[in-house]
Order: sequence, then structure tokens, then C-alpha cells
Amino acid sequence: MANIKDVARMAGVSIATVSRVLNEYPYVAKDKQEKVRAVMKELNYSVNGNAVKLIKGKTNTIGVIVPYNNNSCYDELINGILKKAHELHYQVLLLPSYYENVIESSYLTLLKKKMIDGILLTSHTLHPEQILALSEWGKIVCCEACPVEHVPSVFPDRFAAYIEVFTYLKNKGYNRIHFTSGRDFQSSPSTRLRIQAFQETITVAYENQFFDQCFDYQDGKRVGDLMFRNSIVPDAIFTNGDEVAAGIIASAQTHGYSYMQDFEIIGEENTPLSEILGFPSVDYHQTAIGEQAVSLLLSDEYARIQIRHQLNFRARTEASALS
Amino acid sequence: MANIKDVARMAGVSIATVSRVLNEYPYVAKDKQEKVRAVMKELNYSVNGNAVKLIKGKTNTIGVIVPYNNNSCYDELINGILKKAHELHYQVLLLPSYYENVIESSYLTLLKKKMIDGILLTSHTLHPEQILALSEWGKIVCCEACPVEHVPSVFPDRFAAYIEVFTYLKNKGYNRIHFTSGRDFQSSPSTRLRIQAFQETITVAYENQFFDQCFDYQDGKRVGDLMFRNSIVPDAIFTNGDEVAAGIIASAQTHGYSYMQDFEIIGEENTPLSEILGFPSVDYHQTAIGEQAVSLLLSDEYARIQIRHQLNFRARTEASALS
DNA sequence: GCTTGACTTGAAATGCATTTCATTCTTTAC
DNA sequence: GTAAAGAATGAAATGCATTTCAAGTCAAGC
Repeated sequence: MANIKDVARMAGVSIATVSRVLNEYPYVAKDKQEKVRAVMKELNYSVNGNAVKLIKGKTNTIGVIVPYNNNSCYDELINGILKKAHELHYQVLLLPSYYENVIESSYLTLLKKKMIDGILLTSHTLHPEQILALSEWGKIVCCEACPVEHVPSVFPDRFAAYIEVFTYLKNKGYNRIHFTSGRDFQSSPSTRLRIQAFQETITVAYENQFFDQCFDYQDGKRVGDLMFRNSIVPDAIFTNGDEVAAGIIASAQTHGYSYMQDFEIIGEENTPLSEILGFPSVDYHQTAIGEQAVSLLLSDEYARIQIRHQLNFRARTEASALS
Repeated sequence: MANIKDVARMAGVSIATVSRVLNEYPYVAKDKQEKVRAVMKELNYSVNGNAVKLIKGKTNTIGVIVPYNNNSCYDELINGILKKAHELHYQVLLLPSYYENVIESSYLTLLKKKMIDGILLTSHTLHPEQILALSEWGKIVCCEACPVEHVPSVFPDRFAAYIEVFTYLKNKGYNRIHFTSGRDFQSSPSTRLRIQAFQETITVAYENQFFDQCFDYQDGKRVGDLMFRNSIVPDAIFTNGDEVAAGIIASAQTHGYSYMQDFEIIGEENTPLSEILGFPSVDYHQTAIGEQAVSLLLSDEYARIQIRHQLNFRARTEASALS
């Protein structure tokens, strides 16, 4: 495979000149320019991207750490990331962590190895110290609220959303309000926030009103079966994620209860699912978060930007369409 | 930042020895090994990944070209890809094409630039010649059936699935069978296959039974409104994707028709949606396709592997849950 | 006619790690 | 006791492009 040396030799110029043509520097004589271009075409030459990365010390690549890719809640976020990165001529390395701390921290070392210019964290298990320890080698931006200072982040105002949802449900006079979550409160900050928001708004607490380990439709069905197995039915349920909500709705039906007649449900992420089934859902504007996270990552500023959520109620026509 | 030279100097050995320690070669004296490791720790040293890539001529990175990331039909596929790639110690560059040929072919040149070892194509607009022209620089595997030889691929047997669905509907005695598709038949091979399968199985053709430009829930509602606006209602509808099917079901309801009583519908991709709404869906086993595509990409074999689909009927209990 | 500034060009240093080749020193084997 | 095999190590070549520095040409300006 041809390299810059071959091109230089065949064009009868120095490699410096070839490099100048390659990078469209001014001050290269027209005839040599054309000659070099002709030779490059003839030899079917391309720069070696790794040589460029090596000498420039820059890769134009960012890493995005996600737990998995089969949870639709990351679709919008990643889409925003891809869009903005493409706009700014950066490429995106998708790094699945499977929520394993060892894997996550191995990804952070990609910064030290100069293989990426920065990292975007979505949901993670990393401790702030782990992040800060590596951030001297490249910028790390978090797409969730980070408990410590110094970690730049663009994040949804989850706590405000939780408060808003619980308040809304409380004001409707509901007594039995269930809610679900993903990882347990020890590993997940958002689960802790959820519980905290609950405690700050709802006074009536009872057993079996909180269910964690909910991630997808099947989990929703599973906890739905727990919720509806006896005759005491919840007035309302606030789920993490629309898929979980959908699973609960499906489970409720098999137990003879129906969403809207017998209980209210509010989901999260505002996916097509909530639109289709007609339940309200909290939209965290993840596309915007993704875009702004990339912008922040590639800027040299420090910021902690909170993106305002929106509690999305469905038009009744849609809601009734499937009931 | 410390490099291998610094480590060598401080440890009092040659860079060759440091490299040996780094790569765990045998034949390095224990004491020097320890000294080198100590110095590496002291200097907080990491290899420069780009230097390694440059000299080894290998990146351990593959590129995955996808049109977008906000269509859930790629979730399973990408998840399979990520999983297998991680297993084989490869990293994944996610390359959004927005269905633009220029962007797609620019990604192919990443191979020439040695920035990735191989490319996985999902849905694409590239012509076979474009693919073959670049495949001398690295392996390109297609996750859809490729019309020409020489392009290794792992793909769903869409045509067989289409035939199966249409035959199933025909055998039920239906006369009015609508079907939908995404891109028009000129740009999309699968749309062509769909039409061909229809022609080979169904004899009764009529106007307005085929609708393209369907991609999501809204499109489903849109074409649903067209299907149900007059009193002639289809017996069955075969959609591309579960979201489109859901949109049609929603639209039908607003027109006073209901899925299962008045018409049958079959979706695609077997997402939670079809499970929730209780309509059958074709599962192409995209996770398996993704995994095998990565395996094929990283092997030195040529193959065109067809993955068998499965027409997934729903248990009546689920199906009735929401009706 | 000479200075000055605008162009044009190439040699060489730089970024960093891998690997081959040659060399030296030990063992083991017969 | 000597040949053969094993262990340990470094010098130097290699992969490839960017960029600085120095030096050259040429035309405009006084």
C-alpha cells in the first residue's frame, strides 16, 4: 500500500510538499499540486489515519459509555449524540458497560491511551473519584446529574420531574401510589431521588409500593402481577420507563383491571409506547441532552447544564383509541 | 506525558525490554520486569494506542453503518453486534448515514485510512460496486441480503417471511390484503421483495393496497386513515415494523374499527409493541444476525449466511388483554 | 541596484511502540 | 568437556504523516 513517501518520490517532490497538498496549505505551485494529486490518484493513495492521530495527538473520536443498547431509553440520547458529533466532524465509539465497573473503568483508560478525545457517560457505576482521576487525560461529560462538582454534565432534572409527578398524583387525591425503579437504591442515584421525592410529597406510605429491578416490558409484567394479585389495587403507578408501564398495563388486564378505568399510570422517556397506549410520560428531552453533551464535551468550558423535562399528557382521543 | 522511552531510561533498560514487559513476552528477567512495572506506575504511563495501531496496522475497531439510531428496529441488531464485538475484544464505531450515499461512502474510506478493520452494513444505499471497490482494503459484511456475489453477508430471509405471511393470510380466505413498506421500491430492495412476494402469492390485487414511506407510529396512523376512510375495510394488513402496525390499529379505532374483530394485522421485528397489542410479528432474530455478522467480519472466511425468521403468534390471553 | 516581502520547497525532527537481528550469558545433555 | 539449546537484552529499522526551520526564487518598491 502506497504511503506519502511513494507519492513524493513519484511526483518528484518532498513529502512536505505532498503533505501540504493533502492538507490544502497555500503556497504550493500549481503544477506540482496537480502532479501530486495525479500521483495520489494513480497510486490510489489515502492518508494513514493512525499516523495522523499519532502525530496530531488528536483522534476526532469520542467514546460513549452505555449500559446496553437494547433499551430504547438510550435511542434518543444516542441519536442526539450521533447527530451533533457528525455535525462537528467527530466519530462515536459506542462502549457497552453492562453496568460492570471494571469494564467502565477500562474504557476510561482509552483517554490515557489517546484513542479517544473525550468520554460521554450515560448511566454508569463509576465513582466520582474514578472519573476525576482520569479526567486529567481528557474531558469526561456526564449525561446524568453528578453528585460532585468538577464533573461537567448535561442532565435531566429528574428530581423536579419526580416531585411534579408525585404532586400531580397526590393532588388528584390518590392514596395508593406505587412506583418502580431500575437498579436498587444503593447503586442508582436516580432510584434514591425517586424515593426521596416520594417521601417529600406523599405522606401515605405502605408496604409493597416500591418495586425495583424494573428494566423492560417483562419486568413490568412481573411487578404488575405482584401489584394486582390481591384485591387492593393501586390508584396510580409511576414507572421508570414506558416499557415497564406497558408491562404493568398488560398484567393489569389479565387480572381484570384496566388502565384509566381502575388506575392511572405515568411512564418515562416519552417513547412511542406511551403515545400508543395513551398514558402520560415524562419527556426528559434526551435528544437535546445528547446534543448539548457533545457540544460541552468538545468545548473547553466547564458547565453543569440542567435540561428541563416535560410531563407529556396524551390527548384523550389517542388515549381512548386502544382502551 | 511519559512515553516508552522515558520508562526505558528511568528503568535502566532498552525500550525493547519495556515493550516486552508491556506485552508480557517471556524471557524478561524478573527483577527488570518488576523495575519496569514500578517505573510505569510511577510515571503513570500508558501505551499510546495510536502508535500501536500504526505499527501493527490493526485497530481492533469495526465500523457499523446505520441510517439512524432512533428506530428501535436496530436496537437488537446493534446489541448483538456490541455483544459479540466486546467478546472478541473489538470496539465499535457507530456511523450514522442518514441514508445519504455520500456519507456512507465516506465511511468506507475509513478502511483505506486504516482507521477501522472492517465494516458492518445495515440498511444502506450503497451500490454493490461501491462496496466491492473498497473491500480490497478491509472486509465489509452486509446485514441484509446483498444482490451480488462476493459481498459476505448475514441476513434475514425476508422473502421467505413475506411469502409465509402472505400465504398465511391467503389461506385464511382473505381477499383484501393491504401491506406497507418503508422506502420506495426504487431505493429499497426489501420493498421490492415485499411486492414480489405479494405478486407470487396473492392473486387478488386492487388499488390502494400498498403504502410506502411508512417508518414509525405516525406514518402508521397516516396510512391507517387512508385505509379506513371509506367503508371498504381490509381483511388483513402486513406492515413493516410494529410501530406502523400500532399506528394503523390506533387509526382504525378512531374510524370505528377494531383490530381482531374487523381485521387482522401482522407486524415486524417482534418488539414489545406487538406483544403488548397482541398482534403477530415476524422476528428476524436480529441479535443473532448482529452476533454472527461480527463473527463473520472478523473471520477470514467468505460466507453468505441466511438466518431463519420466525412468525411469532401471540397467546390469546395476551392478545385479548388490551382489546 | 538593492531591499523587502511574498512565494516555494525540502531536510530533518517529531510523535510512539513493535519487532527483527545479533549478541552475550547460562544451562543442559552426552 | 564441549556442543547444543535456552534465556536475556539492546540497537536499529519500521510504520506514516506533520511541522518547523532554513534556504532558495522572484517580483515589487524606492
